[in-house]
Amino acid sequence: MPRTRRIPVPPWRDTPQRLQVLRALAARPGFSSAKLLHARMAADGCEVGLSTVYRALAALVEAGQADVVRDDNGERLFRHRGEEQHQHYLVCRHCGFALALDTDEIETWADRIARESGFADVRHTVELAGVCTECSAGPL
Amino acid sequence: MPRTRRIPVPPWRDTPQRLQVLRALAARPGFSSAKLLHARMAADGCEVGLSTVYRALAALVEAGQADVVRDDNGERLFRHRGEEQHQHYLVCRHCGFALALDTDEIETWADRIARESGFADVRHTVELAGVCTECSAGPL
DNA sequence: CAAGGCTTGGCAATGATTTTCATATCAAAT
DNA sequence: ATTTGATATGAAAATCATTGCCAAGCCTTG
Repeated sequence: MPRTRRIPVPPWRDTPQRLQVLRALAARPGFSSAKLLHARMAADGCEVGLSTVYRALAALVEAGQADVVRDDNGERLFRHRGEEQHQHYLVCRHCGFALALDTDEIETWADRIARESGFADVRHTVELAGVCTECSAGPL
Repeated sequence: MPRTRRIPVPPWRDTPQRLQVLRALAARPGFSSAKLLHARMAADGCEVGLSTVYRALAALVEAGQADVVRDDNGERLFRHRGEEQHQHYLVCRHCGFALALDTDEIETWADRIARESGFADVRHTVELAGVCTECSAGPL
């Protein structure tokens, strides 16, 4: 019983803005930057402050409803997390085509490392990038 | 999403500043931020501009003499790379302490993916980050 | 010595993210 | 319905790591 303790997540009020952010995020297939989401929402006619987008995204991440990674420029990219667990991809450096990978091995490995190291809250990032067959074949 | 890659390396002049940066980096056990290195060098009496520290670190990374990861704040942490090969680490998000990992499994896995996918020039990034035992015990 | 090129370092500029703060909104109590 | 206390919003300002700029310094070669 004493397993349930839900304090960390501060009050949460369902506001139209937060729903908008969630919808915008869910509507995107891959990872998107806050900036991009903000722009896209604006384009769709819903005016939401950039600060609010950031706050909503932070809350979503906190609540485990979104994943976040960093791109090469240190920018944060967010992705809605459905019921599927996180996934890794092999991305084409040239055209952006992404191939979903079977990552059981990696997950198991990462879990073991986390356990054996004694570190807390271990999270991992695995990124594979190459040039897909089409891009390496065709000119351009 | 433009890729960022520049840094002309051709001419490389060994300057005292660059050597200082390299020494400072090599002197640290784990990953360190540019800011920290700069401060530590200053404390050791060698005045080197922050810009120079950044440039030297970029050059070292480019030359494969240093590894770089990102902490939770998007800050870049650098680590000197000795003669050891490509290596992955479990980094403490809080103090930067890094634990070298046995990554045979990952390497094998990545190689297999590269082979099976047909992608060319596949490179990978694996980052594990958590909070080390000391930091999770201490304050915060 | 002179010219040209690589370096340096202080400072301005960037750009993402956060904070501030006055205002708006909600939920429950009155 | 009105008050009240707490939370949310957004525009602008603040932060902060990192990079760009550029005049001045240092080397190397002619």
